[in-house]
Amino acid sequence: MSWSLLNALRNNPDLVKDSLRKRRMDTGIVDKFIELDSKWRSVKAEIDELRHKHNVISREISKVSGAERENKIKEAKELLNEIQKKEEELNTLEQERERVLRSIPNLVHESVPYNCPEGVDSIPIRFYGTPRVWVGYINDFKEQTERFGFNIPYETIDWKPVGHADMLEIVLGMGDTLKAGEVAGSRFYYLFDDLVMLDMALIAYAIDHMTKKGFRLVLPPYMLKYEVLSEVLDMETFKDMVYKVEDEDLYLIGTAEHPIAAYLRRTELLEDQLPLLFVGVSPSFRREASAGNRDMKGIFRVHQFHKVEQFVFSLPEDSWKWHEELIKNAEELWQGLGLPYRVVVLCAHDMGRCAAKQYDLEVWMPAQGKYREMVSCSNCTDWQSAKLGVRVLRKDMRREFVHTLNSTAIASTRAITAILENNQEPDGTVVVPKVLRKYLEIFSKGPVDAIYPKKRVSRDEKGNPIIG
RNA sequence: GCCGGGGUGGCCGAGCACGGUGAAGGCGCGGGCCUGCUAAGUCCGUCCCCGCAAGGGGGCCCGGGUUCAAAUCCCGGCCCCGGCACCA
Repeated sequence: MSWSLLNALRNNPDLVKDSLRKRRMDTGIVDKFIELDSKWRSVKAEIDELRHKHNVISREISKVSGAERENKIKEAKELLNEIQKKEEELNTLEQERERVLRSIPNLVHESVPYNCPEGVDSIPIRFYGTPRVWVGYINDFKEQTERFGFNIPYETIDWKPVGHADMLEIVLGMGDTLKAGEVAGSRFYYLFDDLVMLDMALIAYAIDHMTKKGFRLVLPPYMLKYEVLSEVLDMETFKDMVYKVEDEDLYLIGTAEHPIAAYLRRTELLEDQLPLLFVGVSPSFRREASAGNRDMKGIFRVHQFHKVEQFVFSLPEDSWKWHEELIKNAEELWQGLGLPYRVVVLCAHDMGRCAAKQYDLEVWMPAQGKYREMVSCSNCTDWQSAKLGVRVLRKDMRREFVHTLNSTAIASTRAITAILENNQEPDGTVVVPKVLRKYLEIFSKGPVDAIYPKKRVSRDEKGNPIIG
């Protein structure tokens, strides 16, 4: 059974090198692997040969007796010694080969842009909604639309919206990142009152939408063993993302994607059992180790949040269709929230290592003057499934690795930041998206039409906000 | 918790007391032949790895051990079934 990457490494190494170049990564690893692989194969052949000799002698022993038997036994023992030595060599090689193989990212799909110009990490492919653009950000807005050949209608506003961090902390008074920083560290938060209900309503909304589409709802383990987690993500992401539980072989999940992928670990499926559609709900824990000082204010980039995640195991020939389907599902959800967004296709150099192709959905953030990532949608092809051992037995008895895909549906804290900025009125009132009202009705003290400010917002002559 | 039985290839299932030539056989599935078509029949294939191939190696819940040789014997673990006991 062949894993497309291993196949390419052996039969078409230039394809892998191309792929690495597109990702702006060193291609030396390919030659390194080929060398290790052929070394490993030749040592394995030697060992197999020795073992064969040993097996032959071993069988003969049972048929002879006396001195001849003693001689054969002696001979077998000598072979055994030789085999043991070789096996040590093989083990070392095998581990190194495996380590190198695992560090090679997925092959980049042909439709993925590469050689993107300086500062461009993704290419917009479509826009939705009418963004509110503060006069001071009009040039920035055009830089993110017209530059890519899109002429997007927008609404100009002369008042600058309050950033989501100040909104939750000061204007609404429903968040406290300072106290959280004191007791847990930076990138943590206390959320209060209406915003907690909003968080839950967002999750319920996403669950409702996805289950209606036939995705099976799953609440997965929030921790995984090292071996399992290392099969679903690459080592770089592991180091940057994952928290370890002390004294246990357990790691906190960064997304429901990981335990859902692992659900079918070492499983063989029949062709007609696919596709398998899951929608997972779980907290996500992320160290954000390489994020530096980016997005330190507020709750845009945090160590913990709630997320509803789409996950698909598909037949290899259907995965590109499902990739489009997943981003479409996410778009429906964000359209429902009434937030203006764009879908971008990531340039090869900016994609995750598991992904062959990746879309992001980015919502316009009026206070930042930027489109910011809310959803990430990847086709991992057979990269995860080969490591996990999730296979399909075809009608003609061939075995193949399935394809896996994942996409955010809604991540709670990011959605809240988007709502706080986009649904903000000049006085600091936040209008609740209509589609969420149904999911807020279950709370007797929940917000109905809007969340009202504790401190009113006014503006200076340039339109900059003055709080209080 | 105690006693007994058990975990074998997609499924069923033999082998295990007495370690030794290919893990038997069946079902299902795929393919060839046959046939007017279907069925039946028949042959081949149907865990993983190396090899263009011939062929070879490894695999019998997991991890150790004994042995020239382990599905089979020994030690440790996990899980399942039955009986008994106990009980929110």
